[in-house]
Amino acid sequence: MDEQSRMLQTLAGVNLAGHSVQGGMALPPPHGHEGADGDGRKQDIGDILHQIMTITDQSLDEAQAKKHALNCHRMKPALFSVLCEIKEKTGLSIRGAQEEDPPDPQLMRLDNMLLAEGVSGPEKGGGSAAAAAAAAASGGSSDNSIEHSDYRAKLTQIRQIYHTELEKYEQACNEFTTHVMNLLREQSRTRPISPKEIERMVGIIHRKFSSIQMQLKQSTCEAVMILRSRFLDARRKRRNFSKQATEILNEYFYSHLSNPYPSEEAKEELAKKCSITVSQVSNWFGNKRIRYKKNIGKFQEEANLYAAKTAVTAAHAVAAAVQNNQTNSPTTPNSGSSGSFNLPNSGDMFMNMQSLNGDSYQGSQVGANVQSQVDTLRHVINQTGGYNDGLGGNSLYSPHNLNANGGWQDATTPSSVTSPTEGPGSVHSDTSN
DNA sequence: GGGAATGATTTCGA
DNA sequence: TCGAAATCATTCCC
Repeated sequence: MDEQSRMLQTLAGVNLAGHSVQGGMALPPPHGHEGADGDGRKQDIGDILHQIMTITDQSLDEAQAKKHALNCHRMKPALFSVLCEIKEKTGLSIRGAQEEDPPDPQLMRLDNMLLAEGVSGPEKGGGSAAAAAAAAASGGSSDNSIEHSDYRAKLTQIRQIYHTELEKYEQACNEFTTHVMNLLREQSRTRPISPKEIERMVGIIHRKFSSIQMQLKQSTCEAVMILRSRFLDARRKRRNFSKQATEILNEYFYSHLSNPYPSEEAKEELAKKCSITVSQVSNWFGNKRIRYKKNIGKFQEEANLYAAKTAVTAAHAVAAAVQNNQTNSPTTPNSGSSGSFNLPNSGDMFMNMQSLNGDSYQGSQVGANVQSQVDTLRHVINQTGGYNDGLGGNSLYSPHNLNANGGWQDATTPSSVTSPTEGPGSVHSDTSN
C-alpha cells in the first residue's frame, strides 16, 4: 500500500469515527447546510474518499473530470489541509533527525585550508607564507624569487578556476532550486505539499550541490598541496653555496678554529654576507666541524690556505696600523679586519697554525708561505713595539683546539680567551663568540 | 657512471 | 634548544 492510500485510510478511519487526528486537529465544520448532522458529513467524506481511491481505475478523461470535480468540491480545502498536516507530521518524524546536520568536519577542514592558502577569502597574500618560508629556507636568491612568483601565479590560477567553478555550481543550484520550487508550488494545487516540504526539498537540493562543492574544494586542496609540495621540495633540491659564500664561511671557521661556534649575531652576519639563511650557516658549521674533526689531515691544506689568507689580511691591517702609529700617537692595534666580516684577530689562525704542529694535528706542517707571512707580521709588530709578541711565542698558542675526547674545548671558554699563558696586552681579541 | 663533496635532515643526548 | 653524529640526497668532477 502506498503512502497516499495509507494516509487516506487513516484520515477516513480517524475522522469518520468522529475523533480528531493526531495532533488534535479536527475536521473543520462543513461549509454547507448538508453537514449539519454527523451522518451526512460521514457520508460526504466517505463519498469523496471513495472517488479518490477509485480515480486510478478510471479512464484518463473520466479521471480528469473527476479530479476537476473533486477540486471544486466544497470539502476539498478541509481535506487538503488535513492531508498536508498528516504528511507534515509523518515526514517530520522520518526526516527530523536529518534536519539538524552538524557541520561536516571534512568540509570545515577543506574550508580552513582554502582560506589559509588564500584560495578562498581575500586574495591578498594568498599562500605567500608558504612561498616566503620556502624562499627563506633556500636562501632567498633571485632564483627563489622567480620560483616564488611562479608559485603565486599558479596559486592565482587555481584560485580563479575554483571561483569560476564555484560560481557555476551556485548558479546551477539556484536555477535548479527555483525550478523545483515552481514545480512544487504548481503541484501543491493538486496534491498536499506544504511550504515546509518545499523548504525541505530546497535543503535536499542544497545538500546535493554542497556535496558537489565539497568535491570541488577537495580537488582544489589537492592541487594546492601538489603545488606547495613541488615548491617546497625545491628546498631539498640542494644547491652548492657560491664560492664566495664558502670562502667567507671557511675564513671564519679557520680563523676561529679554537672555537668554531659562531654566536647568533655572527651567524646572522655570516648569513647576510653569504646570502644564505642563519640555519644554513648553522648547518654549514655543523657539517664543517664534524667533517674537520673526522679527517683533520684532509683539511690541512685548506686550513693552511685560509690561514695564509688571514695572515695577509692581518698583515695589511697591522701595516696600516703601523703607518697610523707612526703618524699619530701610539694605538693598540685591534683585531680590525679589512675583511668582509668582523674578522677576529688572527689569533685563532695562528693558534691553528701552532696547533697544526701540535699533538692534536699529528705533526703536520705549516706551509712555508704561511710561515713567512707570520714572520713578516711578527717583524712588523716587533718594530712597532706597541704590544707583546702575542703572535710569536708558542706560549700563547698552544695546540688545544680539540680536547682529548676529540671535541672542541668548552665553547664558552675559548682558548683564545682563557689561555693561561696569554699575557696582558695580547693582540688576541677573538671574543666574537 | 661512479665516487667524492656537500647541503639538508634525522636522531639522540645533554 | 643546541650540537654531535649518522645518514640521505643531490651536485660536482673525473
